[in-house]
Amino acid sequence: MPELPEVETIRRDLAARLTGLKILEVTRSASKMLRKLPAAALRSACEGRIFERAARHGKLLQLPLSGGAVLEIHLGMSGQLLLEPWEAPDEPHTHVEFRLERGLALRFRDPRRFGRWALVENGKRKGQVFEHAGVDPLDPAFDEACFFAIMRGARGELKRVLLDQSRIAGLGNIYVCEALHIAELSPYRGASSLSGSEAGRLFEAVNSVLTLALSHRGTTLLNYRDASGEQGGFQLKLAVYGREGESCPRCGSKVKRQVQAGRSTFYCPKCQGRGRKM
DNA sequence: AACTATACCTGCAAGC
DNA sequence: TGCTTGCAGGTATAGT
Repeated sequence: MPELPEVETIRRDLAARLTGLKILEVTRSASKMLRKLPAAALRSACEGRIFERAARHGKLLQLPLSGGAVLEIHLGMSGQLLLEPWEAPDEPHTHVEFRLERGLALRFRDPRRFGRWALVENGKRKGQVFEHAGVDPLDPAFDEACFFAIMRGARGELKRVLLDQSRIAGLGNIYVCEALHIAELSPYRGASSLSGSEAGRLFEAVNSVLTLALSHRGTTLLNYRDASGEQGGFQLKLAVYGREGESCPRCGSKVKRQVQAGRSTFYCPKCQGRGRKM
């Protein structure tokens, strides 16, 4: 599932390989994926335009085009944004396809169809409205003081506060579970109950897990691929996520899975014991 | 107001 | 074997 490290990996790929390329033709644009973004609007905004750069905020990719329009793409659960030769086999679930210069095509595949596209033109957004107002962890503004202030001001359990995209944009279930394990904090601890040193530990854990995952080009559990179709490597380093019943790499206790706020939380009850609910 | 449940989707895996 | 069932999860929205 694409979270910050996966989306950032794709962004870097696209920044290197897509920038400067002209869109010749929009050859596919499934209305199911585009929602309130009419296919005709996408076509007229994109055809003949050039990809100027690749940006990202949280899990949202932003692709500014010449002329001022910006494409916004959220990969959802299983979205892939692939830059491949025009002749590459037409895999199932390819919902959007741009034919580009140099024999390349930008293709959007998404089996589960949770991905969303939007187009921002003249300050108006057509398509899905994304709520990614939180600070991006790779932004220099995201420092320890900023993190501590967010935790202090948040009601609720650590797990759900860290997942809240309106506070911090980019963390998903995998990296939140991993960061809490690194910091040896219970997912059930109240965010505002953290001491300064605990918040500092968690801040470092969030940064280190994101940096390490990024260096492995993300985590591939099932669907994630980079813009070249390659898998990530960080799944081999996961300590708790998806490892229910296996032993904690730090203390050897059995990793536990519990449903919290509607989704699976993986944690080590021994290392991360303090703070309710075992 | 703030928390919870559900809808959206498909592929996969487990169970019968 | 082949079917059914349940589960995975990011986010918006409906419900409590």
